[in-house]
Amino acid sequence: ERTYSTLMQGLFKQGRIEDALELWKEMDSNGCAPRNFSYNVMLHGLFQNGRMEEAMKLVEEMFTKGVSPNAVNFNTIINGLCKHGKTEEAIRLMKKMSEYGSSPDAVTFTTIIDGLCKEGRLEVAIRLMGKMSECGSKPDTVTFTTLIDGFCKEGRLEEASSLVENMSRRGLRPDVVTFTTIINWICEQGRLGEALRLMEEMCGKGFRPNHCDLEYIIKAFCKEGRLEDANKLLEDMANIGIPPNTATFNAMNNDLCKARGLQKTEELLEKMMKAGFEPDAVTYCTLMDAMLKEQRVEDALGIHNVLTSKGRAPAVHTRNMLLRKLFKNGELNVAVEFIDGMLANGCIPD
RNA sequence: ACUGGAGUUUACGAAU
Repeated sequence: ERTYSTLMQGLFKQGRIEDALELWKEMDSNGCAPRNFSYNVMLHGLFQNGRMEEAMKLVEEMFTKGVSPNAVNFNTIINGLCKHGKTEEAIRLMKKMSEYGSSPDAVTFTTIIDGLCKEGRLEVAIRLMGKMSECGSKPDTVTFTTLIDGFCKEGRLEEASSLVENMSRRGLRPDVVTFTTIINWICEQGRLGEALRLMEEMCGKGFRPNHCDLEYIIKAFCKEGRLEDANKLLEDMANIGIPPNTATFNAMNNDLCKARGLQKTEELLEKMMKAGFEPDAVTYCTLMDAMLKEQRVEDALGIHNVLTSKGRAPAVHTRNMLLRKLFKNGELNVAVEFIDGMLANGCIPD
């Protein structure tokens, strides 16, 4: 069972959902009855890959097979619901946990708090944090960081910093994600100098900056047209052992597309591939978007087709981008053809 | 062995 679970987890991570499902069937037919943790791997994988209905079916199956969900299962389901915009359902489920001998823990609460924050329901989120103690739980660094991110994204700076204070009053230390959250938000405000200073402070506390910091700061530099500074930062980061990756390239690339046109981008893309970086979904999305903006619809469609034929069909969002352009240009026949092709390739429209 | 928080691309609207 452990081997199967590990394998399925790996398959889900690579987006190979059908393969994982196959393995799940095989496991069953080999007389290996899945327990909570195997169900959890499946649930998590299905939710992560947007296969909500199948996940919910699996939950029913757990019940009919007499596998009572444990706290981790509940948390996984609650997270799945939240990530699909069903926060209210998630809250209802949390209230039911006690009927099954589990009680909500910090993970449960933080998951729902995150869902509420992402919906902009910050007051409700704060109130929920206040209720954690009733369940014998208490907020941790992750809970606070979730809220800090929520308030930052809504531009509610003072409340965000009072959360930081509240956190340290409780003896909770900020971790690298907390720092990154704040650094990103300071960048967003265009206060780049402060962001860089905070990053140094973070290093001073023994945390290593990571790509979440790097890409955001790069983006901010580019926005201000400070390309040399961006390149300098890339060098500095590489020197402390954080070499650029595909996401870093993407961040630079976006600016190139917008400010300097596609030719430079294509040069950079070539350079990147020569350096051994694989373009990813974001790379292609950026590139296709830029092509569409320059009316190079054929080229964008070409990339789409190549990716699809390689079994790496772009996400719904990217496909919608193309469709929108086709409609805008009045190319209805091409659009219809495109949709047919999508369906034939098993892509589900949203 | 399985669950929660941060980063790079994409819509729309407004203004010009």
